[in-house]
Amino acid sequence: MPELPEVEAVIRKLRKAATGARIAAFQALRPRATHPQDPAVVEAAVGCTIRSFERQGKHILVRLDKGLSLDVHLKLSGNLTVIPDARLHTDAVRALFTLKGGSGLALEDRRVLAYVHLHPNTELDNKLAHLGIDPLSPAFTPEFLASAAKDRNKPAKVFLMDQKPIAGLGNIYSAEALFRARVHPATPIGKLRRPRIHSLHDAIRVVLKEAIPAAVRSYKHPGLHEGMNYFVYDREGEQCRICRCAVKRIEQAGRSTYFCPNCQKRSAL
DNA sequence: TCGATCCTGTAG
DNA sequence: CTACAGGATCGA
Repeated sequence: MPELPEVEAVIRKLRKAATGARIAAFQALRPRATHPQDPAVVEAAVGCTIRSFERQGKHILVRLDKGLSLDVHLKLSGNLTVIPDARLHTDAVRALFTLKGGSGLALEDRRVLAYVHLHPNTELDNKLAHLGIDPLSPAFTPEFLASAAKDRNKPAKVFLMDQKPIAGLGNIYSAEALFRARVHPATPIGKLRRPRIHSLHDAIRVVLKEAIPAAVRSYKHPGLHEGMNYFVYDREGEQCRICRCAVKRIEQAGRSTYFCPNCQKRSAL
């Protein structure tokens, strides 16, 4: 579920449901959920009030008072939601903040890869210092992309998934953005010429912006996800929606990459 | 830069 | 049963 658009959808929902709430209790139902922090560290959030929710890349920052913040990362399968009664949580809830009034802020993840940490704000800044800029922020310009890409030999797909230059793209939207820009995923990012850099910049923004409302919808109606209509992701062997050529899958940095060999040619720089 | 690792679920 | 999964880190 969680790349930038899904994390954004989660946060928008949390803002309405939990801003201003007071944390009354904390339980690490699975201690792994706070690892490597001791659950007792996170428990220090008890007594704090939730001021706001922010997103930095794929991280959810829950701003508390007293100079503290929670850092929640959903990883592959996590979710963070407000539940009406903290006593009635599902068995996939790994960490739970009971809020004043009895509702709960629940970190859910069957795989137990997602985590929640508590940090003083200054410490959190250091922890997240390596994250690149947000692709939806005004700072993400074609010029920024050009300079970040300059002289780099990384395959375009691997570059987009690296959180250091740009924070928020994952396996799905990296592939979708490259398709939209007609860039072959193995192209060394530094070899792209200006017009192509512009296309890619635009493609990244369009793909992410389109995905946010879709993520919000699939949230409101769980169960009937109309099916994300990806162009290439997870469509190996199926017809490209543009040219009907078979979508291919290759492996890059240990992850699957999907692309259309006809629409995304290595020679297109 | 690669492979293993953290876990569990699901598809083939 | 094995392979693989929307992420990220770590040591070899």
